Amino acid sequence: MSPTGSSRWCPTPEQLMILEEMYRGGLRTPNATQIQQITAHLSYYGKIEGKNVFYWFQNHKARDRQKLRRKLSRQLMIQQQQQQFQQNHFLPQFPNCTTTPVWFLPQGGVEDVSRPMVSHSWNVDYHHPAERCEADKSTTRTYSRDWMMMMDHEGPTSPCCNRPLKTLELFPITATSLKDECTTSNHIPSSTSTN
Amino acid sequence: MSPTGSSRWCPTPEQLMILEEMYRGGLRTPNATQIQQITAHLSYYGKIEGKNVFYWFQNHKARDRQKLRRKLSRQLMIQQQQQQFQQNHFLPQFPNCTTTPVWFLPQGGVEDVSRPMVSHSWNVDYHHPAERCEADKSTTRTYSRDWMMMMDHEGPTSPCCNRPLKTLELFPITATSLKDECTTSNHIPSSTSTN
DNA sequence: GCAAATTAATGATTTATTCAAG
DNA sequence: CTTGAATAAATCATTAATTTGC
Repeated sequence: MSPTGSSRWCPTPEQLMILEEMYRGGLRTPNATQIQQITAHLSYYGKIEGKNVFYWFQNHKARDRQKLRRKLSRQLMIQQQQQQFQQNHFLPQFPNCTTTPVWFLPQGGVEDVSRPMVSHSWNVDYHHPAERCEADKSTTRTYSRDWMMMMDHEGPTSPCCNRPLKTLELFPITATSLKDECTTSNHIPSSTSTN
Repeated sequence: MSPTGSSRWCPTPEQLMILEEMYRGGLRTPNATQIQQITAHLSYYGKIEGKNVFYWFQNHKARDRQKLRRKLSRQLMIQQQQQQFQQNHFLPQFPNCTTTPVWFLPQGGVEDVSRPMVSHSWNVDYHHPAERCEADKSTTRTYSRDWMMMMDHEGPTSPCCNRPLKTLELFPITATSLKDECTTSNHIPSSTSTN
């Protein structure tokens, strides 16, 4: 809407290059600190926010996986077709095979390409998926405890609603029952109270 | 690990009550501003962060849907069984019905319970899913442009690493190819270049 | 009664899917 | 068609209920 800033982030070539380099280097899910640092660094090359970095890694990882999946499934298709061809070629007598095999794409397991750690000195200590199994065995998942919150809920140049977010005096909350469980009870009048 | 603070947020009864009231009132996906306000208000009753509010609504909504889905599917099962019974009762002669109907759970469409807006004065202008179709037709989804970023990447009492997050001087980025697409090229030697 | 063991709820993350801008 | 943005679904992990043997 605002003519000066486009509605979504458009990465500059340098930013993209750096992001891709870091991705190639093995970074997949940067934590908030890393995101901040990356954002700070990339902001030198153009306007950028933390959420852009966050989303970029999310999307890049997802689409990488998806690309891989697609390739693998295509491969599988070809393989299956060849098998089927051979089957039809060798056993052409049994018409009861369904002829429409369901193509199960490999759901998980295509995670890490395992490029063995390119030597760029982005040395914030992120853990590789491989080495994530050792170290502190008790807290396996502490590496991403952190989290994020950010906002730009309107254009940056909206001078209205400039009050400093005081704790409003509302919340009447005249609830009478603390634990009422029948939140969804007005929808299913079925008398089968097996639950 | 740290005995003083448990690793995850444990809502106090008041906090829970307020959250549930707001949920019952129709709030499903608060934006960042709302989350901040809610957090500010709820922090009066105990320790809480924005991400807790965010997660609470996410989870509550999802599990509500899931509960509904489960109820509906059970209902459907019973219904289908009755139908099947009737079919078997009235047409007991045709053995070619498959006898194993696939139970399609209703994937989407069970979104909003459409309680018609309870009158509690939490009047931050959030849009209902119903009225989300009108207003500014061009930007249908602007109502949640905002986003979040927050962090607590270690315990609050860790005095080490207290540097103020300067932009480090690393990022050598000796990338030679800007667009190299062959990130995943070493996996699929298949020769069918249909894409 | 009361801990250890199991199970159910639910807070927190990650992954998949969808929408829309360019 | 690519990809940034956003949401929904699935999953992981921890805390509370509860069961169970004593």
